[in-house]
Amino acid sequence: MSPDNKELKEVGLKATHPRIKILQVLEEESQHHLSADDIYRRLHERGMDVGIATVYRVLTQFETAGLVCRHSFDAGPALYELNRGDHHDHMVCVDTAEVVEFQSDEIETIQRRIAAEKGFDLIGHSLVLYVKPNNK
Amino acid sequence: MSPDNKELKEVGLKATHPRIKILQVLEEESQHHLSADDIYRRLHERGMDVGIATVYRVLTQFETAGLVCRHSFDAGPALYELNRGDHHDHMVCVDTAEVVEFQSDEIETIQRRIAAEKGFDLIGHSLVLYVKPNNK
DNA sequence: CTAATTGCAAAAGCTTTGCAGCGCA
DNA sequence: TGCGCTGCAAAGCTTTTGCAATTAG
Repeated sequence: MSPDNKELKEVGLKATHPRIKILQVLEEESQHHLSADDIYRRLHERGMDVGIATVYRVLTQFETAGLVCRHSFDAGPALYELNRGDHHDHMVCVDTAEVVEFQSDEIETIQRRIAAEKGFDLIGHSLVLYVKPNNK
Repeated sequence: MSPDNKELKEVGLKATHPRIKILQVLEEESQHHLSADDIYRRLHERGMDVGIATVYRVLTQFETAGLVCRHSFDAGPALYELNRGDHHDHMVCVDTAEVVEFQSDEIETIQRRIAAEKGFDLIGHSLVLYVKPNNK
């Protein structure tokens, strides 16, 4: 059994053709952050005629199962990326739309403290930095 | 001339009825964070039959003029609030949808440093904490 | 075999746009 | 008066949903 099949079974999803292929696209793309439509078009380029509704449904299931992370960067479509277990945030270049990942324990700690100060427990967060190439 | 008229003129917008009323709703609402549709409904409650298209157009103009800030909290409609000149971020309670504002120079400083480390200048950011009431 | 999954098409939710008429400066 | 602004309706874009047909285990 292929590793993808196994991954799907482990989270309780049938190893169907569309699900396996969507997982492959997410694994193989050098561009880690893909919209549902990006994935839909990649599949069709490869001769897989999967419906866009299926792409959305599968991505939602994958997110619930913890296989992918979904991000809403401002307006526009949501972007999905494989969950590699390493939590990170993103900076988006306003010129090129390039997405760079980063990680900061420092910020996470401060967030938890701020939430506590207001009487809350931190469940999660969404942090996006909008940046421009540093031209020096 | 009313203060609202003045505010509008100062940013180069004609002091029209819809614009004045939308500004008033934003000023008077104790709930600072309103969607275009929230504002639309508040206006109609007050007998002002402004079109929803106008609400969107005016809010976009207000944002461009720096009069309001627009936030995309995850999915759902964008929320607008009056720009009182004090930059702040938000935490949203996942139980009650309550929105609490907070400010952290510490986080801003770290953000600038992280952007610089990756070769970028920080232009802006979006930070939302998702929280739950701290039940102790 | 049978419950889960899929594709299609239609609809939903938010936002923008074209256009003819109205209103502020 | 003239250009900007407005309301309406239609369209755009992303995402969800109903349903009959298909498929995995």
